[in-house]
Amino acid sequence: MASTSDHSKEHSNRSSIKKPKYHHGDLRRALIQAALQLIAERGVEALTLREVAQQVGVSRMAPYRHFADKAALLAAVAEEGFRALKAQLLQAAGHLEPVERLQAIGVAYVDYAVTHAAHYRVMFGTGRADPQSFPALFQVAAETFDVLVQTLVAGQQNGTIRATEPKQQAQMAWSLVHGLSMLAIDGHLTAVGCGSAAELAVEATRSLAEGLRRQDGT
Amino acid sequence: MASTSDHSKEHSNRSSIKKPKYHHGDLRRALIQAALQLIAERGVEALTLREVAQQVGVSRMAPYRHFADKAALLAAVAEEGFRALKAQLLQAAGHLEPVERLQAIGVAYVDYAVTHAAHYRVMFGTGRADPQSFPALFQVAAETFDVLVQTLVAGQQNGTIRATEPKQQAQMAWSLVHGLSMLAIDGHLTAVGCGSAAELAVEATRSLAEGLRRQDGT
DNA sequence: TGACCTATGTAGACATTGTCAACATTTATT
DNA sequence: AATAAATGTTGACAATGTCTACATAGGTCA
Repeated sequence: MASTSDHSKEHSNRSSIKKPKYHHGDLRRALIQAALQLIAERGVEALTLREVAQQVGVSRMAPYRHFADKAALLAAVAEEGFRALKAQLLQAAGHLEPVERLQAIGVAYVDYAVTHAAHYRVMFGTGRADPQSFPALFQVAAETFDVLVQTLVAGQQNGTIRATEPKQQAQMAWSLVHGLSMLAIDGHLTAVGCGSAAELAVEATRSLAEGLRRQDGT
Repeated sequence: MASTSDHSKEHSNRSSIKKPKYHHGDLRRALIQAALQLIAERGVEALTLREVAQQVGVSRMAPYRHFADKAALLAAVAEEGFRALKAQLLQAAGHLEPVERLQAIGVAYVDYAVTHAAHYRVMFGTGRADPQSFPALFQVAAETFDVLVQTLVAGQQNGTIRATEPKQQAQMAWSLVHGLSMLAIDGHLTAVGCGSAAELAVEATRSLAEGLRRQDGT
């Protein structure tokens, strides 16, 4: 079967038909994608390194050439998630004014979390590990957080948002949407049966924005 | 070696020196306690059913007489955590007026979470499981949530809290403190270096209470 | 071109772990 | 006292993460 693979290396990752070469080409990316799919299907708990490898079509030890261990792969998956989340937040922000942008970001955040529930769980499931272990992960998480901070700073410069420490405001806002997302994912909100997570997100971010909005006094 | 254990059964659980009896007495409780300790020491990920059994001094299959599987034990641990949390919230509530009580509850909540970080993680780590599997867990979680709701209802009757749907208000409040707790536990807040979780909790609950407080308009 | 080095992928082996079955012992019930 | 129901034990097994040693591909340089 090696006779048909002579002219296959003209481009390594542009051909749509994958040939079983000894060297995969971009195994790292493929592993992350496969892990992501399996996690979405059956949750993180059920994720198996061996199955990820099999899904990609490599032997069970191949992933270890790209990730130190299972935790490292999960960290990479989480990293990927933060990148996507950050992108979605930036897109939602659009050209809105700070206060409206804040609300839009909040709703988009919760939307991302509940839409990619399993993935979102991974993003915050690796958290107990020391930040030193996965600097890239905490880096992109910080960047995502920064989207919030920047919006608040803009609002303060704009004069539409209360002039207290913006980082602290951002931490509160983040706490609100993160908590809302987690509770929604875990089914702790539906149990009370009051409204969908999306509706609550709209309401919560409205309330938050109102609280942060500059009023006559300060 | 069985010759020395004749008169050992005078009382089963009141003696301070444990004798290796065939029947443990209250194995279920002991298993939960041991699991709790091990989790606090090395995290949930590192928890092993076999080690829990060994810690209690019982064979590896003994726990299965009291818990269907590992997940069931974890659910029991989580349940225990919710009970303790609920108790702490009720104690913090004291005889304060609704608005102050709300703040006190919020701060106590975050305090519990960061103090019992590993345990708190377990409480919300079993969440992806369907509520049907562990009804007692969701029951006590709901009771904990109810402490919040009741406070808000009291505030509405009192006229000190805005008269919107109290459950929704409670969901927002819960989201805030839960998100704050989780981010603090995961080290996502210290990374930004702005203040301790406790300080932020004080600030956040103050802001929340202010937002919910009844104002001239509504 | 061919020798060699490094990156990458593979197969074997092993300790750990959750859990099923079958057996033992203790306690409760008749 | 006899028997059933709880409760605890040991043996076995498949799945999993990961170590070690080996194989192969691609690039470098003489």
